[in-house]
Amino acid sequence: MPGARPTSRDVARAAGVSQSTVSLVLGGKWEGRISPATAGAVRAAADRLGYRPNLAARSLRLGTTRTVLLMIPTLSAPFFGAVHAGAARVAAEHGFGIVVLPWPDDAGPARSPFAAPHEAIDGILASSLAVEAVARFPGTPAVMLDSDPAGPTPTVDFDVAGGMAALAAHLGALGHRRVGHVAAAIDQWTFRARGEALAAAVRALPGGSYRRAAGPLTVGGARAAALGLLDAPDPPTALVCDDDAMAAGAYKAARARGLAVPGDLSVTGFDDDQLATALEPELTTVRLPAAELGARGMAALLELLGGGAPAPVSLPGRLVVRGSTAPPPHDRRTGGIPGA
Amino acid sequence: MPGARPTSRDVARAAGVSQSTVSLVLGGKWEGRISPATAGAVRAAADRLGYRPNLAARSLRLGTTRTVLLMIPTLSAPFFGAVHAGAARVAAEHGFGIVVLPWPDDAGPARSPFAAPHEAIDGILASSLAVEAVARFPGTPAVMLDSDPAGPTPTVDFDVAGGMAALAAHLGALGHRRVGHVAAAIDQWTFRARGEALAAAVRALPGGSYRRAAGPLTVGGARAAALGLLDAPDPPTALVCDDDAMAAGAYKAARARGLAVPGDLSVTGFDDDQLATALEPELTTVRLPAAELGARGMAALLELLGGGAPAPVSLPGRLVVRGSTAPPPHDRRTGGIPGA
DNA sequence: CCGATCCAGTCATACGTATTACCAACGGTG
DNA sequence: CACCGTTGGTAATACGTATGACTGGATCGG
Repeated sequence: MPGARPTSRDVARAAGVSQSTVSLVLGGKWEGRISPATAGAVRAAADRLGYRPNLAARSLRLGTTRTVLLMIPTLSAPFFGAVHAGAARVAAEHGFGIVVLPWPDDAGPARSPFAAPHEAIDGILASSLAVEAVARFPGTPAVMLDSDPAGPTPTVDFDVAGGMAALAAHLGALGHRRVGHVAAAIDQWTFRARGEALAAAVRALPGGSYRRAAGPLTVGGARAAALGLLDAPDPPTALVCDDDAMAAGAYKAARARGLAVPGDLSVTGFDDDQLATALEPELTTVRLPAAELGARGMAALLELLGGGAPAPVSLPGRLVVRGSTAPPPHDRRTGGIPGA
Repeated sequence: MPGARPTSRDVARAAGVSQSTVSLVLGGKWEGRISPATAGAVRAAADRLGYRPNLAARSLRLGTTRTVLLMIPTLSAPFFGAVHAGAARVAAEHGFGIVVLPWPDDAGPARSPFAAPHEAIDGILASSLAVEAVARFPGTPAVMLDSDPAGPTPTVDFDVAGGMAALAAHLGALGHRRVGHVAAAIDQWTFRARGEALAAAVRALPGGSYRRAAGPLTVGGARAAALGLLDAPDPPTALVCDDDAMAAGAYKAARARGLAVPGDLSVTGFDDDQLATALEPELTTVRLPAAELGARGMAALLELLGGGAPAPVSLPGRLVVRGSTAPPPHDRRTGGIPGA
């Protein structure tokens, strides 16, 4: 049966050695036990037959899968593609593989007791939006991404507070004082932290006033929240949004009220994803180092699996100034423009 | 060691039966061989101990993983989240699990010979952009999504030709005759088919003229391609884009030339992703049933794994008319409207 | 020239499961 | 009572790998 996948025993037969020798050579632990000549012969035979070790057998023997689960809230944002790439790079360097599990997902987790690739796992790397999902894997080492560093699980975070402070400073320098926050109505650390940091930074501006409206993390949700802020008396001259998609909603609200961005209203986003440059005007936002989040998170998880206690990490974002922010318009309510 | 994971033998001991009995009961093949009372006791013990079968052992024994690989080009588009959800639903119904492998990915595939969860697999479901990647898994049953139905591999496709024809008909009804195609410079069936169908449909319009400019599948690439079309003599009055992101680029090109969308220029997209409603004006596009693509693809793959020969499937898209299309402006060059 | 070392490997085994072949007890039949 | 079919289970085994225990022969020190 030439079609059947070759086993280590087939390689052994082809090389004229025993199966154990094959395993030793291919496992790299042969120095001093197997002669270089034999090792070469084994490798040649393995190559010739196209041998690939049976992962199930290895896992069974070793009791470990060298596989890590990456839980991401959805396959939606390019953001998570970068997180995956960073994590995969580090994982591969250490001989680990990654299984991606979108969560929450429309289909929910496959609860089939039969095939559940996401259960054959040594550790978990979970994005903040999958916090509660980690509870489904009790006893499995986990590292949380962009989550509360005060929690029981090790974390690798973005410095969202720093990012919000940078946005506030940028707006303050342009002259804005009344800042509205278009917030995601999601009760999770990363969003709470954004709100608290922004509020503090805005209030620290001379004469600064902070107001907040929350909605679902969608374009439509943000539009409604932004309208709430714009329609209030004494409306803000700048809207800081928790996310680039929400900024798109803010754009829509501005247009609905006949306000030009950035002439009448400045808008900022967060993340710097594809939308940021697809919009008109292009969005001033904070770029989060997604790939590094994945890489550092995986490094922390590997340390944890090795018995260590990874220190919390906080990755700074970078303010990216584009066309959606400008000085505030002259204040019409107080007749601010001289001579108007 | 209470912390160790219980095995079927532990369950057997707890229930006072043999390991084989546990396996028979939990495998559901006990009718007529094991008394209902014993079966109940086994199930109770398994529950009490929190027994979960060891997947590696099962795979080793059965020679099958009941796991399918889903290859998608990137974790970026919400589109693929829907594909995954659809596929996962069908897979779970049949006791299969899904492993997601982003491909191509910045990190490339994890070539580590040690952990490669994407190698412990029974079949592959591959998006069109991962065509060549499937070649890396010779001998593994595969179904291609949105790919050339004439190829050697079974396919489940979108009726992209129908979608393009619908767009052309819509534009034709509005009065457009000169249509530009902002095409993705990717040599793959789905894009070739889009181009061919659009060209044919436009040319079938009375006086219809089709022109094409290709660029990378990005906002910037589309902007450049669109400018090429707009700057030519006798420019198109409508731009049909291969993708919603490319439509965003067309918007930018229009703005750069001082053209209003849709007053001076109609623009259409393809896919109907998040961008379509984030843009201003909202995009007329073709909605592709992504979840159904995943579901039907998985069904086809399961049929293939079962020894069948799945018939090709073609899923129709749906024209979604929003604010980016309108009748063409009066033709200044020829003064074309009757009576003008 | 003989015992100790070392080299280059091989043998045997265990990981946890699914399944085939087997078996004991029992009730019914002729 | 000898025979047989059925009921309700058990024993044994194989999947492919990694690894600790072991071994035949060569080398070396004394």
